Amino acid sequence: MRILLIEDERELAAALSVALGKHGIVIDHTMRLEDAVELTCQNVYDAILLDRRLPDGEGLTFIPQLRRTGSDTPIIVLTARNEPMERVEGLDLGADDSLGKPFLVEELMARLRAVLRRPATVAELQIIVGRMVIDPLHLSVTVEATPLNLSRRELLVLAALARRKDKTVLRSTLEAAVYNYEEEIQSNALDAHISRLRKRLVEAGAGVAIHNIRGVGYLLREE
Amino acid sequence: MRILLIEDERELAAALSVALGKHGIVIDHTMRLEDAVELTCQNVYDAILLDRRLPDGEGLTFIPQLRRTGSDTPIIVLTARNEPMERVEGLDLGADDSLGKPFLVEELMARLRAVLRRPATVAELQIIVGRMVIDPLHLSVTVEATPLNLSRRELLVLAALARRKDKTVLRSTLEAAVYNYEEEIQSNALDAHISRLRKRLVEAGAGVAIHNIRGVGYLLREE
DNA sequence: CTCCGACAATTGCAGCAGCATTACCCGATC
DNA sequence: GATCGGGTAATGCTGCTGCAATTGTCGGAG
Repeated sequence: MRILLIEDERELAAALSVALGKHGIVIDHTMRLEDAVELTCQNVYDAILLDRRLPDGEGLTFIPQLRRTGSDTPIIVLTARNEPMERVEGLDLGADDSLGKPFLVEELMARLRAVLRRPATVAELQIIVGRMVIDPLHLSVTVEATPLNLSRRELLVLAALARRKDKTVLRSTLEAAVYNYEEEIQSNALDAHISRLRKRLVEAGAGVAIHNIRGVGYLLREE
Repeated sequence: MRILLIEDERELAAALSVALGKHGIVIDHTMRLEDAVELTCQNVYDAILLDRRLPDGEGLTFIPQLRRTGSDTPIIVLTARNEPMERVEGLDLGADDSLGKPFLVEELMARLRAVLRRPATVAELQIIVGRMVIDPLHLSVTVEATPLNLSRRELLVLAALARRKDKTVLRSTLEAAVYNYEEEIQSNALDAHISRLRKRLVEAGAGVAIHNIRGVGYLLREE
């Protein structure tokens, strides 16, 4: 197992090198982002440990850089102190996990194991369909970079359809995506949402159309 | 997006339900492990939030239980206080992430997003025959990636035949596949469906043919 | 080979289930 | 109290689907 450590504190790097070495992990260490990019081109790493504060810039900028090369190597971001929001930023940029310093080597190992056993991360940060970009995790939609104002339920319907673009989505699946058990519906509420959603998509020129499959469900296609 | 929350603190559960609800997440909540197992059998969740201390036992026991059913639904363990070793135990039992209480909803959301970014689970089982791909779960058929518009009954007939490709399917078997007990038919409705189905299959160039076995039933073959 | 009966294929038609749309109103939120 | 989201219900419409009449096909008996 080979890991890339991007970290400017020499002592921490040395300590990790020893500690992880005992677990049979080989560490390549660099202190500079610039070198990190090159190293990832030349080697295949099983995971990357990334510090945020680095001499030549903010560590997080490395994440999109790496992802753009098509790599899906797991990244664990190391953040200073126990700052939740720092961790949030890393995760939302495409990191797979985030850990505040100081940390137990035990926990780092456990997080490494967790991250390594999951199938390669294919970032579904956005769904692009027609002229729209849907971010289902942040519940936002833009058409040609201008935000589209949808209500929460409309957005849930849209996201559920867009995830299965060009494929049928069962009516029951849509209902489950929008409603939980407590909020059972007894009317055509879903139909109403579809209708309103269609209207807005047309107004916005979203470049998609929602088709109905009678007796089955719905389907979203580009037009 | 649908999530199962296994947690015995009512207040936390209620708060999360509201907070995540605003992010468009539907929460099913239970306080007992026993119920959790049943719920996961009946529903497909995008993720599971699991508390460790539960009235009917240690939450972590749920993880192997779930995994044994073949499910790979992401699990995030919520641990009491900020105890690194508690988090380690959860991760090593197969959880995907672990978060100490108390936590910011923001961080939980970010970790959810990170965990959900993984490729869509469950390889859908499909029937491939001729140039067609039939997805009986979603009631859809595609010919060379372009969706084929069949009515519900036509689709049921097709799926029943395709499942037993190259083998005769009794007329009575087909009827059972398309109609339930309440809806008995007294005419050649089935024949009519076969006829219309054949027409559509030819039009679409599906690469299959439905043959009749006189007095017995039908049979689907590639051509 | 021919004829005949039984079974199968096809198609128009009518009824109706399911869908689309709109207006309305309640409740939550600010 | 103004505004927005969203559930409900009424209305009109579409096209699926069961039915039946007609035509076509198979296979055995003579």
